[in-house]
Amino acid sequence: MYVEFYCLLSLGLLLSQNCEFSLPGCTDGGPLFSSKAPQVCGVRVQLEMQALWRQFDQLGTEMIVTKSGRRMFPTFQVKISGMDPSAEYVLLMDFIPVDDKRYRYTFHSSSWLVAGRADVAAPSRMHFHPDSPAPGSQWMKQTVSFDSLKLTNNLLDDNGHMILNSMHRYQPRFHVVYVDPTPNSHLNAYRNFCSFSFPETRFMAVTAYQNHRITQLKIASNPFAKGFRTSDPQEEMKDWKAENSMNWTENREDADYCSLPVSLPSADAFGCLAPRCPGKEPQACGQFIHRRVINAASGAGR
Amino acid sequence: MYVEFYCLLSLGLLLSQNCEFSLPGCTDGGPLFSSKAPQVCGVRVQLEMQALWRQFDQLGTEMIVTKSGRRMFPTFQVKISGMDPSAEYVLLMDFIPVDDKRYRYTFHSSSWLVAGRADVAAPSRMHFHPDSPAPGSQWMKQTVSFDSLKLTNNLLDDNGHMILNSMHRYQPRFHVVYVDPTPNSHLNAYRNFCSFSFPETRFMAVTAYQNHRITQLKIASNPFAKGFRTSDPQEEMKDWKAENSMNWTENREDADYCSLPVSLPSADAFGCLAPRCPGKEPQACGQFIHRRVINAASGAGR
DNA sequence: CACTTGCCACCTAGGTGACAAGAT
DNA sequence: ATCTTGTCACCTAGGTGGCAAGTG
Repeated sequence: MYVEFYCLLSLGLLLSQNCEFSLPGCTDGGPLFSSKAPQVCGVRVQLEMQALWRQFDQLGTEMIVTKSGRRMFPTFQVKISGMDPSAEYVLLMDFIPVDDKRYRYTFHSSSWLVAGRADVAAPSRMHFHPDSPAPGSQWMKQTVSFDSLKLTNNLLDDNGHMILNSMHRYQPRFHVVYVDPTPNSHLNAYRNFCSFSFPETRFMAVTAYQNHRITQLKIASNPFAKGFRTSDPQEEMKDWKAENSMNWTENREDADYCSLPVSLPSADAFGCLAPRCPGKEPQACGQFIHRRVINAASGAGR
Repeated sequence: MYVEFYCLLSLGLLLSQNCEFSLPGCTDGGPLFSSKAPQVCGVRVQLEMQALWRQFDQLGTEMIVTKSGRRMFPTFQVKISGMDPSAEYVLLMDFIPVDDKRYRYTFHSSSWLVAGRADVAAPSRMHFHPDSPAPGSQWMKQTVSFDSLKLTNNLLDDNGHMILNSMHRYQPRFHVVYVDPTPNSHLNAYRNFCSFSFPETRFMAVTAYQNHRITQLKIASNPFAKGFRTSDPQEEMKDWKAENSMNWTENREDADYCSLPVSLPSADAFGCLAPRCPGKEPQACGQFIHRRVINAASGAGR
């Protein structure tokens, strides 16, 4: 789907790139949320496949980047509640560097080491969910999946993929933007969105897997890698976990939902994050963002 | 993609179901078009794969309908010009019975015979192009393809597929609707759309192919049926034609475009068709069409 | 040595008509 | 006899990590 957004995401959408990731941000119902529009202030987001994400995170998640673009696994998927059912929303993602470091992997110690300062930052892009814009009722009806999002290391990519530097670490970020139909809505655009970061979705961008245990977990849990599976009892257990992780995760999350802090995302509105990055001014992403979004899944040729 | 259209297609969108198909309708620039809005009065639509459509039409096109839904082949695809690049449009299709007859195929004479009056009409549905709504610039940028459209004979279908009666003949119809942002736009909604019918896209709905030559042409030209191809020289010629039909068709159409009447669609605005159906009142499709469109490709479970 | 690229076999997911069996 | 349904082998299209070769 092609969508053009003019002035939807104006002044208020400030990108806090290159900031040390910090959590949690503003807590729900806290005083910092009082400045948010009613259409976004009650929005709750729940990460799907959270247990699988955590399995990867414990090993140190790696995501392949290729010239032509590679999907993420696990896929970033969320369940959303608390939207105004009749209000229109745009949903999007971006990726911010966790730090300004470059890493390398040492096989003999099976660990990541700092290998210097970060390379020059890759062009910052945002990935609009292809169903955007849509009313809150649609977004809340079922899981919202970013399975069409692809990662690339090609700085000149023109397929709308997310450009990342290999051997750098990133934090996915999820944004809910209320499409304010009132005139001059850009004047208080900062009120019309909220953002969410799930720490367990951090990952290292790589061109080839470094940690063999990550490879094995990918093979065990990604259906498209089934060709590489062996039939060890242990492996079959992993298969089972992966294939049942949806229900498995939901059972856990039903209990945790909105109760344990660890299962809550850090709702870092940009305006909230900014003070946490002293000495680093958040960058305004253009006065007005005139962006023609190309759905990666559609491809440029379609 | 899920889209809700409220009041977009109000009073003016009258369906002239069960009318004898007639062509041409209002010709471009004719006096009947003077009442159309400027956003739609200049719209031109060109059928893609026209040569292939005509090959099928000469044999008597058949389209399979199944309980779970079957795609059309050839796919209904068009190139559009003459839109207002910055105006928003909704594109959609529907299917009208060519007549009120039921048919049967006689294998010994290889022809279709009338087998009585039509069965009770299947529930009338419209298929919104999943990219709707989008600005004219997007629609005109490349071929618009209805490849996610599926045909079914299941009267109780809840997947949003087009419901047709088997052994009945249908004419696909294509509608361009300008999304008028002005208040009370429904009062003159009839001005904000135009419709196109390509006679060579008529077909008989069937649950199994009747005419063996249709089967052979499907096998020869549909990539998904490659498994049934033989390697006769004659067959290979058909393969070549099919695989090159895109360029082959375009070359023809470039010459014909807006010059020969046969390559022009009959631009039958509903208001124009109505007088051609004496004794059959066009049906108003609800005062306001509150329709939740489910893209067939996404499926209900997504 | 550290990292990247291109190609490959092997999957998932789903679109074909053939065909046998079922329905009326 | 006529028409429909479900299953099947065989495709297209594209997402996997392995691996050899390439780059610096």
